[in-house]
Amino acid sequence: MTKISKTKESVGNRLLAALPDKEYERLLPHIEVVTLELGRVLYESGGQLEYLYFPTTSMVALLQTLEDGMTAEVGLAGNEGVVGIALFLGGETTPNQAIVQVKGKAIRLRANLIQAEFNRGGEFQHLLLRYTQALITQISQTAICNRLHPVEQRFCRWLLLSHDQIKSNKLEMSQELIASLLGGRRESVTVAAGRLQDAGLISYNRGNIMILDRAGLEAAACECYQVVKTEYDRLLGFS
Amino acid sequence: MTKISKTKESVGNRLLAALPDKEYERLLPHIEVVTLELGRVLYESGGQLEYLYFPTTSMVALLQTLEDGMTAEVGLAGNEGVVGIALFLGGETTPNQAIVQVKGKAIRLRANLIQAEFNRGGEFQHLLLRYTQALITQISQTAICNRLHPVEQRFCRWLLLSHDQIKSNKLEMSQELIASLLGGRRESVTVAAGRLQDAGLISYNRGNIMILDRAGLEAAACECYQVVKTEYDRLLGFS
DNA sequence: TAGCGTCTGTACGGTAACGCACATAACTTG
DNA sequence: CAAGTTATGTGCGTTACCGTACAGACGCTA
Repeated sequence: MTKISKTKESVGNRLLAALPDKEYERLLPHIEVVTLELGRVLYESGGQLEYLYFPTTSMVALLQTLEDGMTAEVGLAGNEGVVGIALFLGGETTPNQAIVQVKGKAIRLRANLIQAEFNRGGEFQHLLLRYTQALITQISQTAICNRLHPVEQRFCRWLLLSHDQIKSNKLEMSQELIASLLGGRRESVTVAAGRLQDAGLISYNRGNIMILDRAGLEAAACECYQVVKTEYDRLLGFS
Repeated sequence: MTKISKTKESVGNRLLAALPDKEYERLLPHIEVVTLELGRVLYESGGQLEYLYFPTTSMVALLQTLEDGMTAEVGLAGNEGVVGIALFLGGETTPNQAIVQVKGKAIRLRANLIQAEFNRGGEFQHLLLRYTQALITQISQTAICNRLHPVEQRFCRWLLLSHDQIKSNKLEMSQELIASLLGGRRESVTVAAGRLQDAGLISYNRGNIMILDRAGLEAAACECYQVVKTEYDRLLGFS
């Protein structure tokens, strides 16, 4: 028991960590720890979902794509999230895609196991459904934010959300990539990043972002960050 | 039996209509038909949800609001949807609001009843979860659309989605209101509406929109409409 | 029918972001 | 070290949309 409890605390994904011991024990034998390389596609638009992923040190972006190839991130999942909710919502697939943006570890569980456990209707189900609601809030806020807020504020919001999902001040991410997540041009990100660097909030060097002043970033971000964070905390009980 | 089946076919909400007879019978005694007046708030940001609403001839917008009062619609629900998903997702409340945009009828069911029926894990649960996934697609597509598509195309997309939810060519809706749903200025809508009218796609007169050429609207809209419609059809089995 | 409120049309300067082009800088590989 | 690739910086004309202002048009009510 102690062993299991210890393992549980060290899994690194806060959703799994919030499970009651009994349910966690049931999953434990089936848990698989995988390393997710940068750029790996966890699922494609219209493709079959084989696993549910609980990122621990990795971070995954949920991307919406247009016919002309333009993309925008609608949600992101790290150690406070889970990837592949269509598995238990029953749609089998979705028209978006999930791509690894920060390499690292994740715990994964097979689709059929997830469905069986979900249908038991216990805390596992409740947790995943509350997460789904939190994600809906994130996507909704992204929708209005994309419409009404300038790049620089959206960039700050994104930095903060990412920072929450990978507990690290260092982020490896080119401006080109960030632009595709924010749904804008690389040059716009360059300018925004330059201003944030001048203000001493971040430092930037060939794909290495360092968060220097988190409080400053929060002040520079739009309200959208707090809305999403508050809802995650409320629904998932993160302190 | 025949009576029930007949009632079922005439309920007017396609989600309820898709329920197996047995589950529908269980709900039938608790069904309440209400008239939703224009502007009525079904739930407020942070407020308690007492009912789950299945619109039949009415249409409800899911609105995201910013501190400065700016708003944007992230999703809409009519006869192909349901309002109040936080009830069964377990969050009890949500940070957005639901406002009646087209007056009409809706069927509603009490919160505790919904939760009990949902926890039985039958087709009712599956249907609501698949609807949730369809809604997520709608919100996600709204997010990227808000970012990358011009007002006129977004306006067309919105007209088409609304048209699907209320089977009527007539829409009562001021340009001011539409602007607040699209997250833009009233004047931008005026110009866009003028162009669509000149093109013969719609006619417009003091809050009365008439859809004249649906095929033309689909051609003028961005791809986002089709993405959402296809996913609704796939997940909810609408032909 | 006069008056008032609501809805719509139009115009104009300002701004954020786009598309494009090109220059520089830093790692990477031969 | 040279050459090539990737990442970043910067400028410039164009566009979509904003904020504001104002005028006309319609409909309701007194």
